[in-house]
Amino acid sequence: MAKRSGEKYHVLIDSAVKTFARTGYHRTRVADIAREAGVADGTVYIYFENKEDILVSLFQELMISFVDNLYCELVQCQNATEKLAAIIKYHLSILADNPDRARVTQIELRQIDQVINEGISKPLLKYFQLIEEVIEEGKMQRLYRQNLNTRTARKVVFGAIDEVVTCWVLSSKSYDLTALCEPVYDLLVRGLQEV
Amino acid sequence: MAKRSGEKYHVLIDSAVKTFARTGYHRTRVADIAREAGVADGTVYIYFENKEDILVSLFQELMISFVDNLYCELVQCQNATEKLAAIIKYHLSILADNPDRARVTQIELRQIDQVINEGISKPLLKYFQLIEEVIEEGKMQRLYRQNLNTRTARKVVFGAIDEVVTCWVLSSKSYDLTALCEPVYDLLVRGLQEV
DNA sequence: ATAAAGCGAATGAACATTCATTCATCATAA
DNA sequence: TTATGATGAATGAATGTTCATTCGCTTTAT
Repeated sequence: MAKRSGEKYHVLIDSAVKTFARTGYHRTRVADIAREAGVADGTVYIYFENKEDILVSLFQELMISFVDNLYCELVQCQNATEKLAAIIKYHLSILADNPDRARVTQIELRQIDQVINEGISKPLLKYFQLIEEVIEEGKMQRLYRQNLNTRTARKVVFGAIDEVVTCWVLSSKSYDLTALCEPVYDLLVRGLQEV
Repeated sequence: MAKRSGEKYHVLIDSAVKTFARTGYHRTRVADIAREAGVADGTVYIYFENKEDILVSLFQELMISFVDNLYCELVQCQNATEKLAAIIKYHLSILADNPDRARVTQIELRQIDQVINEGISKPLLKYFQLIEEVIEEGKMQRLYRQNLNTRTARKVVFGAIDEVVTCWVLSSKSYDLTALCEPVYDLLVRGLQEV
């Protein structure tokens, strides 16, 4: 039974992020992660069920802390519009600061398999929920249109941010991602249209 | 040397789309595609370099026809705003009508490997360019804001549409995707904001 | 002394790819 | 017309490699 805790567990998670980012999920051997962590191949199986479980666990760790920290940022905001700006800023900043993490979430985690998909969807759903709550709040505060479909709006908001990050990762991170906070925010709130 | 043409080539492409959609790229064996196409395993290698080449070729075939046909739709539009609506409608309709194709483009093709990535990016770039041209046109026609960053706007537009499709695929296509044309269009053009 | 943690060589299953061979088609020559 | 030969598409069994995973043993901690 996988241990899922302890010092080595976290070392292994970090090594996996680094290795998956460098080599890609399917190309990294479990032995590579073990070497990166400075442990034997078999040790990996004390902490994880199997290779797939490493990817899923890693995402859960990252995503849970992501949502928790984002939540802390949001409670400090006054209204929905401030909150939306905070979401964009937080999302872009975290990944701009952690290129390996960005590569893994944008590219490697999309190697979806039913199992991976199920392991991923729960923590991701929390994030989606958070965005939807902010949109609902905006409607209540009469900042956003009443006829907005919250679910669809969330998809547009998340999709936009996600695509911006993916482009940045694929461009070999050659520019400052956080510079896009304002243009993206503007586009989402005000749209393309001329005032 | 891979042939890349002939009747069997197209049969194989179709079989690959179907098989990748059903089993996922990494889980399908080349033998599965061969069986689906009703040919021997070795025959696949007359038409394709290797397994990866099947995925890349398939995407190129799909994407080239996608862009060509979309282009035909666009020339019939009067202005940029009509064109944007046409892009969304075309993008969503094509995938709504071809669930296997949708699964492959949204999920399986994201199994990015350097090689796959390079094979994919060229035809995709054409689509991006098309979107950017429409945005530029909208700025010229004073329909869209002058201070819009075209590149960023394109990412937001594409990201929004793409996310909407991915959600639909992951939901097992349980609702009518094309019903989202208008809400998505509205969000992109007018944004979230109350008028 | 006992249990837990760690080791890493060995295992074996999975699967992409190869290649010797077959077969149908068609051009050429007798 | 008929035999001969050339071509290359198609076959599918065999190959070889790649790794994830296991397990018997060793070390460390309590």
